[in-house]
Amino acid sequence: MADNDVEGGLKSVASALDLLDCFVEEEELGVSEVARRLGVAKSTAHRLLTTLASRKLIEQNPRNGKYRLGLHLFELGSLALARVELRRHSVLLLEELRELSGWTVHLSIAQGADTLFLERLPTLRGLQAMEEFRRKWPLHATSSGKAICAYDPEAAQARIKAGFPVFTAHTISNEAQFRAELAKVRKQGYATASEEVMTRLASVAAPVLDNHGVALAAISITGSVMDLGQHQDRQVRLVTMAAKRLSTSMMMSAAQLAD
Amino acid sequence: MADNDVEGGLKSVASALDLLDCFVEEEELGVSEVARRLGVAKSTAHRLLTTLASRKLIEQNPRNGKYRLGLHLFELGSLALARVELRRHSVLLLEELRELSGWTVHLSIAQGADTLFLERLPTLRGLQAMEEFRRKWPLHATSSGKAICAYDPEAAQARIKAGFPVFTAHTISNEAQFRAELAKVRKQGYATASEEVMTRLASVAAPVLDNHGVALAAISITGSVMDLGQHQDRQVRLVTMAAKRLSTSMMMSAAQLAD
DNA sequence: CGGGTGCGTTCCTGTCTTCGGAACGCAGCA
DNA sequence: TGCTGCGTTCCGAAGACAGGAACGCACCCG
Repeated sequence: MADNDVEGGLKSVASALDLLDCFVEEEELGVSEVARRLGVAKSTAHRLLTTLASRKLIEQNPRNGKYRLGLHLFELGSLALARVELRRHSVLLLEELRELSGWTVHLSIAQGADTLFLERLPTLRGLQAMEEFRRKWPLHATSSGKAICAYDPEAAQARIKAGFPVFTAHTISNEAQFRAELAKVRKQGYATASEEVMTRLASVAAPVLDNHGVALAAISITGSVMDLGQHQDRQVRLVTMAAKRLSTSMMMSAAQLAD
Repeated sequence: MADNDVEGGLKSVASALDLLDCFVEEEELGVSEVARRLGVAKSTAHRLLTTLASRKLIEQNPRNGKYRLGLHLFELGSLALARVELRRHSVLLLEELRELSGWTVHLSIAQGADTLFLERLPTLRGLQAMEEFRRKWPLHATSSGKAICAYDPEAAQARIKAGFPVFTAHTISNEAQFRAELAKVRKQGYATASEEVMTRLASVAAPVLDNHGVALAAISITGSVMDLGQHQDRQVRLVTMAAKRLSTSMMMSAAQLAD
């Protein structure tokens, strides 16, 4: 029931896409449940599901007749990712960072008011607790998100507008706190987060900037709070250096394109 | 122009999904080009693209007005993958296999007449040459594909029907050769491929079987042809063992579900 | 057993969505 | 300056699509 119609959009296609989004929260849904969520008749939901299933964007579980996301989405999604320029420039660099830091490495961008993790190179030390890895978190809850917001007013504004849901006792929970944190990040040149999204987890992030000084992305490393204390200086140095290298690498390729 | 209409399907939604598939082959396409490929009017293509873009399944490049796959596809695709049961049971096991074998590890399933790589744990030794990693290859060209076909007549049939495109001098190129190879795989219990999709690359694969002895997936490792000669026996043993372990793990969870 | 309730699926009919064609403004090019 | 391609917008006619009702099927519970 959101803004179901964009100017010049197709209603049935829009419904089909909204239908896909229903499966973000729920792993499996039946026809009736989907119809309820979309606010359409059961027959309509059934038609949509059938069509999506014919292209494998949705698959039907023969066990119980319910539907779930299809693997063709995985195929298309992998392509979308593989074609992101940031990723192309960063793979080796991130691998090196994992090696040196010993922590789990992330590459992330802002997507609306959220942090979207594009890449994740896990290590056992960083993996713990994060078993069910989520690709999307609110920008204010992750070190990556804070690093991006500090250098991208648009992203920061989007998060302010969307509010500040709380995950742990340490999560940023209001605008004033958020703005203060961003100022601190700008002063330091990097962002940290300790148990802000999950207890026992700590992370350090640095922004990847374009030639206007606006954040394109962030590189972060995640480990346990206990490990952070001992090696903080070194970890910060590693992350900032990696982000700087990626920044210049992106700028050089942008300059080439401009020719 | 394929089977654009499924029984009970929505035409405009089907077009939208076919539109997405246009971007499998091409990274960027303009409105006119898309219209040409779909066989629809330019205005129709524009409407479809606008609607898809409103949900970020498609993104427009502000540089040149052309369109490309959007990152929301990556989000949905990641979810689809994360929910595949096979994957859940295999992650640790695959990591161990990478450690022990020193080669790049893949988990793959059959999708129509193709091998679809669900998981890939790269190593430097296995990575070389495969820079631009493709998620989908014809079943007859990969060791994984052959391991699956040997224990899944349906997949084998799909490949026979689709024909045998050739990639190198060693690629299987006709049905007789294919059937002979599958017989050999069944006799051995594992499959190999040497320079069948790319020169210098060799791989070993073993099938993951359900309780009827039909292949659900395959586990494979990939390295250079040179390395294979020395350690073949050991590599074969590692892969077969990993696949067996995954098989029993899947069977046990299936048995639980049946209760 | 038998009625009740949920499910996924199917059919039909009226209406509102969607389609193609034509025209626009804008580049780049000769 | 005219040509040709692009992405975008507008419109009216044609027909695809939405909703509602009904079906067959499991399941549950009295």
